[in-house]
Amino acid sequence: MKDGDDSGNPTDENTDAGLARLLHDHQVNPTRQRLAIARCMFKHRQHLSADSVLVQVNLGDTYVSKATVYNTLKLFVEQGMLREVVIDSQRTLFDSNISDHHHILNVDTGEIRDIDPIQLAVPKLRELAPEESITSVDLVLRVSSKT
Amino acid sequence: MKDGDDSGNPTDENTDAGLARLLHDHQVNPTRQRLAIARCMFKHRQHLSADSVLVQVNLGDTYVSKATVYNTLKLFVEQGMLREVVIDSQRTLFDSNISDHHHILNVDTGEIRDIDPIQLAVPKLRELAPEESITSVDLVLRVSSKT
DNA sequence: CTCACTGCAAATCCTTTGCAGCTGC
DNA sequence: GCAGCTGCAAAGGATTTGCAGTGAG
Repeated sequence: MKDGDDSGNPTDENTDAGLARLLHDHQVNPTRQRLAIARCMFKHRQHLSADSVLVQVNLGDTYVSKATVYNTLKLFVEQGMLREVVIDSQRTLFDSNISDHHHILNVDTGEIRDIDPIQLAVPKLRELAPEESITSVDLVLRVSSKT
Repeated sequence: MKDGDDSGNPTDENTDAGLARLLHDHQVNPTRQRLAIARCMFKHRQHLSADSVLVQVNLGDTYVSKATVYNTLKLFVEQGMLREVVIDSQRTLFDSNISDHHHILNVDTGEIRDIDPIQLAVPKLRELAPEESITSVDLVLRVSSKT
């Protein structure tokens, strides 16, 4: 692992060289299409659907097919560069923030925001079997801004 | 499998009359197909996928098409009789337990269990805007039973 | 008889697979 | 020249839509 911070420092992630390094660090070959997708995902610090990524990427000068967008996003998730966030049955988003955190969905605006990890009283859960260990905690807080 | 009496409390939800009343209470016309689907959802296991419901229902004597299963489950959710639980991007389940609770997914066995509502430090969330109120909290705890 | 509602076949949309082309050795 | 990897067209599967059938008034 390099000492160049690859998750918090946007300066070098916005250069192609930085992105190439990021891909390399995660054992992903930096091809043209993958760089274009990475550029899209890590430039806008956002939650994007596969389809949004497709549109965004193809605004640029590198054509990427729908299938490649899906396969690449999936690959990035497997390699720990992205996190897949299932908001509801209609929406699966990809989150460039892989640190431990949760999400707020405003059901009126559709906006999604990050929230800090919540301290759950998890160890006290009697529903957890003794041999079971927690792998991840997926939490979506649905809020309304209607009065 | 025998289904004459349910081991615990013989509520009237297990009779067709009870189911019809339940549907009626939620402004849903108790048609043959809807009753068959309700019977399946409220008598059998708690968490079922749309496809499982299709299979279960068609073991009985009322044929119901795939589309009707989907439409009916969606209707039940809209009318507050069922809750839709998105486990991950591959799995959407319908839960006949509509009380406030969360879910544990054992990633090794695929088993899903209910857990009691967790006391979240939600009021303290600074990420919540003043005018926003919490609609629901969707929490899936992913656990592994590997040692 | 008419109208509104119901249920389903077909269409649609999202995602994955299988393979042709390319790259480096 | 060959082996393995990439990217995409086409296939596959889940969900929704539009309309024919049905029953109540």
